[in-house]
Amino acid sequence: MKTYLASALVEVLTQFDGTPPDFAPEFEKPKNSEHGDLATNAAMQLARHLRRPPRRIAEELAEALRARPLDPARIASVEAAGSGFVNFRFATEYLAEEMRALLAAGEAFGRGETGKGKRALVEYVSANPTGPLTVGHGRNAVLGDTVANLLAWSGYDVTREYYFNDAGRQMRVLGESVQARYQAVIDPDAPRKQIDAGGASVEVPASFPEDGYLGAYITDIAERLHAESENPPDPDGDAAPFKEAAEKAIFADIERTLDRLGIRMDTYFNERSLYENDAVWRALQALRDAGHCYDRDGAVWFRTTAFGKEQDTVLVKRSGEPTYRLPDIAYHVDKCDRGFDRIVDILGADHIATYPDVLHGLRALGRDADRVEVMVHQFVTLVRGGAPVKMSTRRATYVTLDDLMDEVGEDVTRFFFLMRSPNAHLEFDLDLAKEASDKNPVFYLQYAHARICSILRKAAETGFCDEGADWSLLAHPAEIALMKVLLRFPEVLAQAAAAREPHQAANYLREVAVAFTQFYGHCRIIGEANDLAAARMQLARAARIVLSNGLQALGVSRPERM
RNA sequence: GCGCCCGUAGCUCAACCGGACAGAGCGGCGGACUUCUAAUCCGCAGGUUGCAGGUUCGAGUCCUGCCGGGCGCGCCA
Repeated sequence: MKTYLASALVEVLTQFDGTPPDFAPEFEKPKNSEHGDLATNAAMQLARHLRRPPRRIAEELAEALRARPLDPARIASVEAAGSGFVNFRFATEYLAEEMRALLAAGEAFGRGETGKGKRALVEYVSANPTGPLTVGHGRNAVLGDTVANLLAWSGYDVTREYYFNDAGRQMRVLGESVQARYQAVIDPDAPRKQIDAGGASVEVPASFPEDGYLGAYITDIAERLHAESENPPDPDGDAAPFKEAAEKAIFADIERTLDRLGIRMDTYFNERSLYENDAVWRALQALRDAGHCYDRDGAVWFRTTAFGKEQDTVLVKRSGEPTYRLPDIAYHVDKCDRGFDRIVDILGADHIATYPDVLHGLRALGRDADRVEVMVHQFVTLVRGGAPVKMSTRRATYVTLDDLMDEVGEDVTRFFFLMRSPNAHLEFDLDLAKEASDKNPVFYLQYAHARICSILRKAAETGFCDEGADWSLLAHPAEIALMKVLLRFPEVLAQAAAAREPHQAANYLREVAVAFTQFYGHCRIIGEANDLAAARMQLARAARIVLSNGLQALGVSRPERM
């Protein structure tokens, strides 16, 4: 429709002296529906060139378009309005045609082609296996998974990747923590000590690392290792077997948690592999060769001041061990070299400062860093009874993602993480989330879907047939409004995918549910005259398709009964 | 001190590339159930978009400065 109007407008504009030859009119959907279905601000943009008031140009344009004339099956009216807008109103026949196309597309309605033939990699979650996923990981996971979904709806071939490191200091401490608990399981009388945990004093086994992991899951792992292992590890030996057992158990938990959210990763990328295939050292050498590195104080530095940073950055510590930045760069080189057209990283706000180094590293190594996009999301605050829930990783008093899902359910968890713009802090109201009522936006959406299913079931029981319905019978404001909302779906999905902002889709679906529920309230289906009932049922089917496809893209279930 | 994000209705948040009268939900107030799911609907109230300048036909949106909040600024990840 936009291209049709644009060509018509360009054609008309040839009569207007002073129009720039490359002028490309812009169209937008007016916020206020009284202003029509589509509007152009061409008159305002041309005011300078034509040296006439915008309002007058708009009137001349509208008149010229009406004289042309425009296809009456598509455009019902053209009017100048406001300070210089030209407003277009769609013909009902056009709506009907689009609605038939919607129903014909069915489950494919909303699929786009912008990513056709292209491959995208979305990296998310990427929590090291040191403990259960927290609420913070949850936002990352759901955001990443939904961005991946949206890219898939745009036609991309999408790979979902989880990057982790099981070789660092964190994991060593994890192994030692399990080992200490294990020793205490075997010998309950073993000596104990007090350590400080974020201000509170906690009693732990004497061998427990000062910065060890205090969560109860560590003790669980130790106990299970003791109870289930056929050849139990030497309690006083090397910590490695404990680390391995912990990693295995924790990873299994993480996968189970992700599975509850409907998240299945395609690939798990172990940082260690970048050492095994020498990629880390090759990256370092390449950076050296390109003149971006120097040695000082026994460490290897990355000249990040050359990119405008205040300080240079250490890539290899005096100990000979790389900082995480170097493998990060090598990892992104690997991602680039795997030939993806789009590479999206989902990061929490605490990692904002790190990614510029990675991008600079990529450029320094001759890779196209523009293909890499970093989506930073802000933190989550849980609110219960109007007050924030206090969490501390150190004291292990955080709420896990599983706890959250146990309390409010998987669908609510997913949807709440998606409702807000990623770069806004997310306040997760547990009381609202738990409420199974219309106040809860998830239930509101699902209820609309279930309601339509109920109507269709009822109609099917009586053998009612709504095929070949006459769309022109639909003239009620609620019917027209619903149709117009439904037809926006492909554009909304495309926009949400392009911006990597799932909340745009989530907010839109609420609009769909509202429009449907209003239609439902005003227009009966079953019991009306057959031809009207058939047309309305077609409209209800269309609404179900949009709700269903939209919820699917967001990863929320689509119940047929509630 | 420096960098990034945020500041919009009582609360939580929207607002596509700068567009028309800044919109939803919750909460508040007032109505509606012989009905295909009342987990619903209809109506009302509620705003100097943190403050001050600037850019222009037009600014919540862009620029500058300030105020307030979050997150970073490690040879931790």
